[in-house]
Order: sequence, then structure tokens, then C-alpha cells
Amino acid sequence: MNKISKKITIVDVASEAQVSFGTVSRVINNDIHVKPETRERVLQTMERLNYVVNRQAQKLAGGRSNVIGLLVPDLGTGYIGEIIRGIDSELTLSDYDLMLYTTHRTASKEAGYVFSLAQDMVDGILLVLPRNPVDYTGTLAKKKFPFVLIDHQGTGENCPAVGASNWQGAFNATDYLIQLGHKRIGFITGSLDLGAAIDRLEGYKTALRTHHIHIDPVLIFEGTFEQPDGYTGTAQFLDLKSPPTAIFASNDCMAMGVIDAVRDHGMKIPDDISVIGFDDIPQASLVRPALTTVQQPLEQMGRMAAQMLFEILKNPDSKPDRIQLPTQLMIRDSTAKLKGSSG
Amino acid sequence: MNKISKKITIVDVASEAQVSFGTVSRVINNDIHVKPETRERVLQTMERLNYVVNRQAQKLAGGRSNVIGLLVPDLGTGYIGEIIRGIDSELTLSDYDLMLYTTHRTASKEAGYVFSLAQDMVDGILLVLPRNPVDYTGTLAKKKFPFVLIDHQGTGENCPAVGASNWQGAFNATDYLIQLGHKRIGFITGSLDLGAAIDRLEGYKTALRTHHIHIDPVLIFEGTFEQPDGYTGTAQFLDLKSPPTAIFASNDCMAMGVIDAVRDHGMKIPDDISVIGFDDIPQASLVRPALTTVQQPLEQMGRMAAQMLFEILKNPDSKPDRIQLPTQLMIRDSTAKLKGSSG
DNA sequence: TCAAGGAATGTAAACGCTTCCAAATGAACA
DNA sequence: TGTTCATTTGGAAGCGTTTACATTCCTTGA
Repeated sequence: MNKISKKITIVDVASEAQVSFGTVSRVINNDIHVKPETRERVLQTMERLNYVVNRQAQKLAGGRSNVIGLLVPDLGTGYIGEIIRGIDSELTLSDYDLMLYTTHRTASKEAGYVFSLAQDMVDGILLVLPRNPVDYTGTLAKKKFPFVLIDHQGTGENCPAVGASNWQGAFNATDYLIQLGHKRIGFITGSLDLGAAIDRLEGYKTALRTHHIHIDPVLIFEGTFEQPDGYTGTAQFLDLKSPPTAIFASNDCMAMGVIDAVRDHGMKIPDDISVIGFDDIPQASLVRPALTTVQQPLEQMGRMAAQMLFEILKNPDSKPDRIQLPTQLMIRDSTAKLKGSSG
Repeated sequence: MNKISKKITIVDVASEAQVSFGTVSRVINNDIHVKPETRERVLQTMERLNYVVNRQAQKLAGGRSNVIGLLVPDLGTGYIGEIIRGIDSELTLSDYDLMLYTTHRTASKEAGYVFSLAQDMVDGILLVLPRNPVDYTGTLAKKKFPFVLIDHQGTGENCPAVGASNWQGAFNATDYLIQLGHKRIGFITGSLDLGAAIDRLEGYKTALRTHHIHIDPVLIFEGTFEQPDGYTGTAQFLDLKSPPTAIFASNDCMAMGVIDAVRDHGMKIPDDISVIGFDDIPQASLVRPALTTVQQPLEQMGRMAAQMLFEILKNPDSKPDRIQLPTQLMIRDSTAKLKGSSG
């Protein structure tokens, strides 16, 4: 109620509660060595004074800051948005706050800079898809800085990571198309420097092999996970003498490009051509026709990653864990039985 | 190259560069009183030692932290995502980092708590759409804490804010429908505790009045900006004896609900009924038929807000500015001339 | 040649906390 | 009653900065 409410510190709380500031600090940190009634008195005083701990000072003095960092490549696609939601929902249950770094933003500076910066801001860090994960994880592991990789790309290192079963997802999707009678299936890859992209490609290939279908290199277009790749690849496919009857894009963004290209060619989905994506971003169920896609549990991945990080923070010596969440084929309206197929 | 690369501080830099740490601090802060050659030497030493300033300590010692906060209600709709992208792109050009707070996450605790927390973490804060802006802005203004409101709701206060011309956007959209020959136009409102929602409703009403069209209360459905409202409202409209021939939803999310409801009623868009949304979220151009909507420059709003905040940070006494960005009608495929209309 | 004054640099104190060690208190036992 | 040991509390040092003030150095003009 004072004119200018000056900042309340542990010293203020201490003098109000008739204890030393050391004791107040102990209360804050749930130290055992405080008499219950003293603790209670201090807590009440903190309440009454609207005391809020200064995390800067906490961290500076060698404690935790109760802030975790999230490093993402960009905010473009909704893909990240889903992951953030998962993280956020986990944060709700904890006492942590979130610091957001986008790598494109700091691409100019070296990765090391970001980390140095992050390291004394946050207690741990969550990493989404840095294109070149080598430096990142190496640096962090060396410094024993707590981190978890999201949608990891399987660098040799043995570090905590949560990902999805990309291989299985791609296999199932391809298999499903084959069940529908499709034999010529175009595939648009993601950035092949990413483990996830490779796994998807392999899943596709394996499904074809399993059904003894020839893997035609002409039907594989190398993309980069960006929407235009879907368009370009599809345009290329449709110019073939023997074009595919179905197209499997390595993510939903590219699938949107595929849809546009198909439409621009005057063909109809799914009547003339079936389309499958990967990720199940929010848009996927909204476009018309609704996109059949492989659901990647993005939100859950974010949630799990946050959980894992908290676990590591709590118990720094826990051994690195690698979690793989199942993907699920979401059958919607962009796929159909091949016309004239007996399948 | 050392085994354990211990943290480099200004003291290390100072001793390496043969100056006192005070001088190093001066270099960091671009203080005039440093001999150019000394400055150069210090800068080179910092470079060589990979020195990175500790922002915790900076802030603690009374300086800035070079971190700004962003307080958003949630991460649901892509609406926020667009805004964040704008902010982020502005951040790229600056030396600031971003702290993300979601209010739902802290709803349990009082708003004051979040602010106390934020205030000593960040230099300034960007606010998106807190449902009850009163407390927030009041508290902040009183403490003279730098902040900018995004997509503001016009509380009486005179505080820095960037918004969009909701009224004009709604007017134009309604006017356009009328030009197409529509006379019975359903309107689904947003949460009417928000200024933006009210402005949109008023724009709609004014357009009708301007064309001497009766404002039928039956054609106004009160929603909350959530997708299901669009569905419910539309279902209700279509059950009317004299149903609307066009529906204007106060945001794109609800428009998606409208589309679903129309489809479920076995009617076609835009042949049987025209639909307009508001916001132009990324999905809008992706759904089929592509949604005609009022483009709200979300990314630009984020960008402007960040700019304003930086400006305030640089010059704390600059007078509060209220920016209103123009909205734009994006005509796509969900609207058409009224059948049998001579318009 | 010397004093005066400004430019450049050094230094102590403070920011709000944690942590470690020392001091005080109290309980249990002989 | 005194001793011992565990529990609880107090207080100093330090985290990496900024800032205000003190000091040193160099110019300049008489």
C-alpha cells in the first residue's frame, strides 16, 4: 500500500519474521534444518509481504534459476507450436519458466554463444531440431549441462532424447497405400541430413520391398520439409510418362504443396491421386479434403521432453534416456482405393 | 581448450587485457570514457577468451538484462504463433532475448505474482490479450514498468498499444457481402468483454445500417472466439425459418466451425451460403474452399509492438503511443454473389 | 616549468541470493 | 549437574556485474 512499493528481499522478510536472512533462505529452499514453527512464521511473512524470490540473484549465487530454455529453429509451421504447447502444459505443473531462443535468430553468431548465454540464464535446455546437432550436443554433454533433444536425429552420442517412430509411421502409411491398390507411390523426402527424414524414407522403401514393389528412383524427390518442395516434386511426378497414383510427403507442410500442385494440374484428390502427409499439424484436419497423415504426437513429445529434463534436473546422475513415442496413421479424406483396383 | 572451461568473467578479461575490470565493464556498456586503443584491446581479449556477459549479474547489479517478456493467454490457435513470429523477427535485429509466459499457466497465482517475477527477470513486457486487462496494465503503469499491449482492448488507460482496425475490417467485410447481394447476414461475435470483439460487432451493425438493412437480433450469435461457437451458431442460424445467406464469424477459428456446420447441413460453400472470417490465420488460405477473411496483420503487430517496446526501453519518457494497423479484406473462395441477385 | 582541468582508469560498495562455517540452543544421558 | 551431540540459527563470503567516486595520466596555457 506504500506509495512506491520498493522491492521486498529476504532481508525484509527476515527482519519482519524476526529471524536471520539465512533462515529465510533455508525456508525458500526447503532445507530440513528449520524448526516447523519458524518455517511457518516465515512463510506467512512472505505471504503477507508479497515476497517473490529474485531468480537472477538465486541463479547468480549458485542456485537454480527455475528457468529452462527452449531452442527451436523457427516458429514457422505449427509443428513447433504443438511441441511448445506440450512443454507449456508440463511447465504448468512445475515452478519453471520458459526462455525461448530461435536459432535462425542467432545463426550469425556461433552456436557456442547461444549456449554460453543460455547456460547462465537457465537450468537446462530443450532442443528442437537444430540442423547441425553435432556441435550442440557435443558442447552441452562436455559441459555436463542438462538438456533433452526433441525429435532427435540420432547422432552417435548417447544423450537424452524423445522422438517418434518415424520408420514405423512411414512404413504403415506406405503399407496402407499399397493396401488401397497403389503401386506407383511418389515419395517426397525431408532434409536428408536429419535422422527423422532418413527414417521416413527407409520406412517407405521397406514397405515397398515387403510387397515386392520396385523402388523407382524417379518416384523419390528430395525435399527439405518446406511447402514449395511438395509442389515442385509433385509437378515433376505428374510430368512422368507413368506418374504415381499416390504421393507420400515427409511432412504435412509439403503435403499442402502437393495438394496445390495436384489441383493446379486439374486433378482431384483422392479420386485421381491419393495424398498422405506426416506430422498431423493442426491444419491437416482442416484442409479439404482433410489430409490423411501420420500423427506424430508432438504435444506429447514436448511434454515428455520437459518431464525428462525435470527428472535430470532433480537427479543429475540419472542415465540418459531415449524415448520413442508411437506414431499413428490418421486416415482421412485425401486417400482412396486406386480406381479399377481389385484391392 | 582446458579440461574444464571455467566461466570467464570480466575479471579474467581484465587481467588478460591488462586493465581493471571497471574498464571492461565500460567497454561492455559502450561508455565514452575509454581510450579507443584500450577498447580495441579489450574487445579482442573478449573475443579470444569467448567471453559472454552474464545477464543475471548485469540485471542484478542494476543494469538491463536484455530480456523481454511475452505474456500470452495460451498457445492454441496459431493466432499467437503469428504474433510471436513478428516479435521474433524484430528480436533478430536486436540483442534481446525472449521469456515466454502463458497466463493459463499462472492463472492460479495472482497476476501480481507473475509480474513481480517478470519484473526482475525482464526489462520490459509485451502483453497479448489478457482477458481482464485492468489489473495488468494498472499495476504495470503504476510501477512505471515498460510494457506494450498487443491487440489491445481499449481500457480507459492511456498506455502504449498496437492493435488493428477491427471496426473498419468488419465494416468492409459486411459491406462486401452486401455488395454481393446478401441481405440476411449472420454474425457470430467474439468474447464481448474484449474491445476487439465489440468493435467487430459494431462494424457489422454500422454496415447494415448504412445500407438500411434491418439488424435482426436473431442473426447475431454470441460466441467466445472458439471454434465450436461457429458450429453451434451456424446450426442455430440454419434452423431459422428465414436463415442467413451469408455468415460472418468474428475470427477464423469460428469460421472453421461455420464451415463444418454448413457442410454437415448438406449445403455448399459458397454456392448455398457465403462465409467470412477474421484474422487470416495460416489455415485460412489452406482450407477448401479457401476462406475469405479480414486480414489482421498479426505478424506486423508483433513486430511493431516489439519496436515500440524497444523504443520505450531506449527512451523511457517517450509518451505512450497507440498504433492501429489497417486490416485488409482477403477475398477468396468462400464467398459468392447471392444466387438470383442482380447485384 | 608548473598548475589546472579533463580524460582515462582503478576500486569499493551494492544488487539479492546461496552456502558454508560457526555459534547457540536444547535434548538425552551419565 | 554437567557433558555430549544433534538440531536450529546467525553471519560472512562470494556469485558477476554496474555505478559512483577516487585516482592517475596527459594536455594545455601561462
